[in-house]
Amino acid sequence: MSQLSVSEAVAETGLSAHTLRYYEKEMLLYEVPRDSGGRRFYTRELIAAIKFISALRATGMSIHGIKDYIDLYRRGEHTAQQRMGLLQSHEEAVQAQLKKTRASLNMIQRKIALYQSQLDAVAPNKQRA
Amino acid sequence: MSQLSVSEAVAETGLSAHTLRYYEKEMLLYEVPRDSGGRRFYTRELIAAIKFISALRATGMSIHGIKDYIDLYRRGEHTAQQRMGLLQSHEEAVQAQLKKTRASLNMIQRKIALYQSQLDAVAPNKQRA
DNA sequence: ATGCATGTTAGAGTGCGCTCTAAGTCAAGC
DNA sequence: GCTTGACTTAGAGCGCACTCTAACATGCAT
Repeated sequence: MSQLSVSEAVAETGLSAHTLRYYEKEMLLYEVPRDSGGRRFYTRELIAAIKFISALRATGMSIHGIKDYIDLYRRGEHTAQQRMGLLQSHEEAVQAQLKKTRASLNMIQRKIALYQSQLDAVAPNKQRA
Repeated sequence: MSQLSVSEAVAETGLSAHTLRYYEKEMLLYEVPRDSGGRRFYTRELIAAIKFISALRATGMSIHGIKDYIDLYRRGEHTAQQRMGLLQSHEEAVQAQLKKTRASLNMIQRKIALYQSQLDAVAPNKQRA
């Protein structure tokens, strides 16, 4: 069970088979093994890589940015420091993005509150009727 | 000063002139007034609308979704309840998105910590040297 | 009156991240 | 042996949100 078929990997990662192939073509995934019939299967390590790539995507890192990270990975252990630096600067970007989103959300929430008081003035205490 | 030229509106909102025109074409902005020479200018109300639209965009609402909201606005006061509902369901979507982003960020932070301990094992106490 | 910055238009182009298509292969079950 | 379903490929297509182009107009400063 440490080797998943395409459909199992789809179920496990939440990505589509199309997207898995696309990531492979873009070199985010490499050395994906095949069975005797030429079909892909995904090892535990690959599934972990896919999940990490998904986390990078979900936080807004571009495919290109992820590729840079993966390329460092492929170049060996001596790139660990650079990889960490990459992740750290991404983390900063995500924190900034979160801050901006929270500020925008706040503005939206104030607007909702405005609607609530406005609707309340028109039809007050409706819940007590 | 309650009427801003294009370049002033650009400075005030952080959007490009291209994007302002694009939003107008997509009907997110309407009745943008013109001076005698046919040039646009932006009233206080328009600037506020642009900033609110930017907040919706920054939280991931699509242009189409914003258009739906604006269309309700144009139809008059009796749509206030619907508009509020729209904002509320958007708020929920944003909260869910934030949650997902935080979870992904957490995964990335754990990876960074892993790098840190790994690099520390190779060159421990470097800071004390 | 000349030059230059700032604006106007319609429409084309761009970059991103998938997403789909079409035609074919393979293995297992009936 | 035949069907079915899961897979394969190269490459095209798509939706989104801008972003830019080209040719032209206006208005202020020298």
